[in-house]
Amino acid sequence: MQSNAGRPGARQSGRIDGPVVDRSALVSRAPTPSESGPAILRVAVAAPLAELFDYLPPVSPAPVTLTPGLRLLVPFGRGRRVGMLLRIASHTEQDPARLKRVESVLDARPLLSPADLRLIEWAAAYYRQPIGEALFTALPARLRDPAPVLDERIPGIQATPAGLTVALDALNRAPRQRDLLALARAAPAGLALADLRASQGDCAATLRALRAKGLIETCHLAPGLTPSLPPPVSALAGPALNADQQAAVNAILGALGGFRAFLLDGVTGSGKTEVYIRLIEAVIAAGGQALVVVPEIGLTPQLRARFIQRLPGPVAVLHSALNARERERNWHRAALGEATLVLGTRSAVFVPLPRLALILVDEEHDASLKQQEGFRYSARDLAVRRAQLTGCPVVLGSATPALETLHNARLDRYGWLKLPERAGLARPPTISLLDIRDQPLQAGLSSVLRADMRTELAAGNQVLLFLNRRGYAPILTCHACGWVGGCPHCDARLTLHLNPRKLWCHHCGWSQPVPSLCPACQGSDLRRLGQGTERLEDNLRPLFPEVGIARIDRDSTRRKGELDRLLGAVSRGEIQILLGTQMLAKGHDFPGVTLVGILDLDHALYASDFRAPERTAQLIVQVAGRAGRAERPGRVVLQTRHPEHPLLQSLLREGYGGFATVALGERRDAELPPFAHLALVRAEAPGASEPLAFLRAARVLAEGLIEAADAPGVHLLGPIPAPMERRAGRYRAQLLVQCGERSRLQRFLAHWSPALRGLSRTKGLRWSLDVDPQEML
DNA sequence: AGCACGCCGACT
DNA sequence: GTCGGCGTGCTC
Repeated sequence: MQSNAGRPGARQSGRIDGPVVDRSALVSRAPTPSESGPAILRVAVAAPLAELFDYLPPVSPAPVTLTPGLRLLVPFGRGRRVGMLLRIASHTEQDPARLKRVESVLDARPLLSPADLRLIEWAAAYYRQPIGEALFTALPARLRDPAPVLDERIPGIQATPAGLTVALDALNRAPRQRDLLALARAAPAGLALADLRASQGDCAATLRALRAKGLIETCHLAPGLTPSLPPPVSALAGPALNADQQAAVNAILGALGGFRAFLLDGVTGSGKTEVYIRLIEAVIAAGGQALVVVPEIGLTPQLRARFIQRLPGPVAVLHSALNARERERNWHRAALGEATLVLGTRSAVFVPLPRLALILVDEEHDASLKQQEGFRYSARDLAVRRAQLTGCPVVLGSATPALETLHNARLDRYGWLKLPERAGLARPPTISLLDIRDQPLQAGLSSVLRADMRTELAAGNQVLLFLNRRGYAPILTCHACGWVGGCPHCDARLTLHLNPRKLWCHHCGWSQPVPSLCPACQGSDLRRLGQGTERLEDNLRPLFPEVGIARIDRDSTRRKGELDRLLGAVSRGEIQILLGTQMLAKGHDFPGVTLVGILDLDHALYASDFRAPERTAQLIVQVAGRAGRAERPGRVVLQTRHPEHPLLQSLLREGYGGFATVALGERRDAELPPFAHLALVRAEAPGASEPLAFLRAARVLAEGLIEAADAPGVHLLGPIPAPMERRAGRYRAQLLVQCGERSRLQRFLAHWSPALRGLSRTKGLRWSLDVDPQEML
């Protein structure tokens, strides 16, 4: 057999790359008890396979005790793969003669603790994901290859003997050098450079000067030994907490040391972040670690800045924009107990934390906490599960909690901590409906809204206009023959964009030049119907010629730094009218804005997804929350042709809580989450009939299994074509599974999902199973 | 997922 | 006559 039959994608790094042992030698060589004992190593292999694979221990004496959580290099098929040791057993179900031997142990110590493994195994089972895939999506990507972990030594500085004895006063002319030397002297084991940078800012020049004088030297710190630094020099004193904030802090601190879930239900501006900071301070002071999960790190720059500014310990940030090395470095700092705070997106929920004492999930309602492909887990739900397994509190924070979370709070499963007041004296924005039926519109604005805008602008205030539609016009049509620009690959219209000028499909990314004549009849009267943000901006300029206008959407902020530039111009008051899509609803505050106009959400009121009303209400409240900070109250005007719509009425009269009551009532009647639990099988193929045929077979399979799985009450709905049947050239369909009881649904899925894998598939057909789906598209 | 083995069309 | 299509099955 050829000896270097490594898998092509696997990097062959010298240290671990031995020749593949001849297979016949492996098979013929019976393990003797003295060299391997009875031990069978049960290994999760980095492949989409649900089962564990059994191996014999490596021939050479293992450099470490074989412990679950170690990565192993194992012969697999005719190549070799990275796997993770999960269990050590004394028996195997396999023919013992077929067992192969582990080639090598890749790590000096387990990368994941038994508790970490338990969470990942639980998640793999719950979301029906092969264990190997789940494990290796939880690890930094580089560790999927047989690469050794990065050098764990931490670069730092240390005072030299001269530095320890010199009189500090001698440096009074160089106060920064003096202060840094004092810090170094206080830490005889050394200071990590990363911590120094985080707490003192950029001090490279000062360190160079100290090193030139022979007072400090560089060194390496062993993990686990870096002392925490005093609070940063720039630390701001925290503002005093109001009574609600204090009560929330007290309730959560009182729960430390055991599992309890809390909903921190705080309107925008009520000071949730300050509550988070106080909690983390307390956890760090007690020697623990805190984990904060956020939807998208790019949207929470303020949160991150405030954490780093206020909290002493090293903060490890984890998100997709980091390069692989930084990511792994931060992951190790968390895993080794170095970082006292981890702030990250979805996958951070799996990061090992030996002293984990508190988990926070900010914007817990946000759909991006649920991974939408591959391993479709909910970081929020796993955070709760992890807190349960760890025995620590978890706090779900939002101004617009998910209905599932509110339901849990109402049932008293979660502690419900309310922060109804805005910090300071600011009042919440008032929302009013503006009936635009039969109203003449200019630039999509009714005369009432235009007058309101003029009043605010004249008073020196800023105005925000929200229009959730990018581009110039959503439809280009021929007035003569009725041709409409459609996407050749999707069941969708092409959106007209003028900058850059093209017809663009927002669903698959396809684009084409804008025709000057009708492609169907060669007519010249092509008309642009409807209004997107580009057109709104164009139409506003003549209406408000003296006024600075900025558009914020994915197109206008594509260039790096452009978003920050626009936001800077807004905060400096150079912009008076700010318009854009839902990018405006997330993360950024506009204290100078006193009027928010919501131009057209009517289409969302009648969307097919059962979560559309919830998402719409959240969007409205989140947009409203951007306005009217400080002493100037904000006002929200919502233009609509459906002023009587129950969603709008309940939101208007009783706020988000009132809306939630109505919406939960509807969910109960319709037997939808949180009153029932769902799983969705999606299938897609180049032809329209194949996905439906596959799902019909899946349904037949399911009907036969419901009894075998002892899962009465599991209902199947469909298959039906997806709401947009054709997308990116593929036809899509779905089959919904519904059950009133989560454990029954799970029992059913445990039988069904392995059986689904055995169904025959036509060529080009892809399918996936989504447990607790968020989007029904 | 890879990567083999295995049985039917157009080619050096 | 072969090279090669992707259907099917296996990986301890």
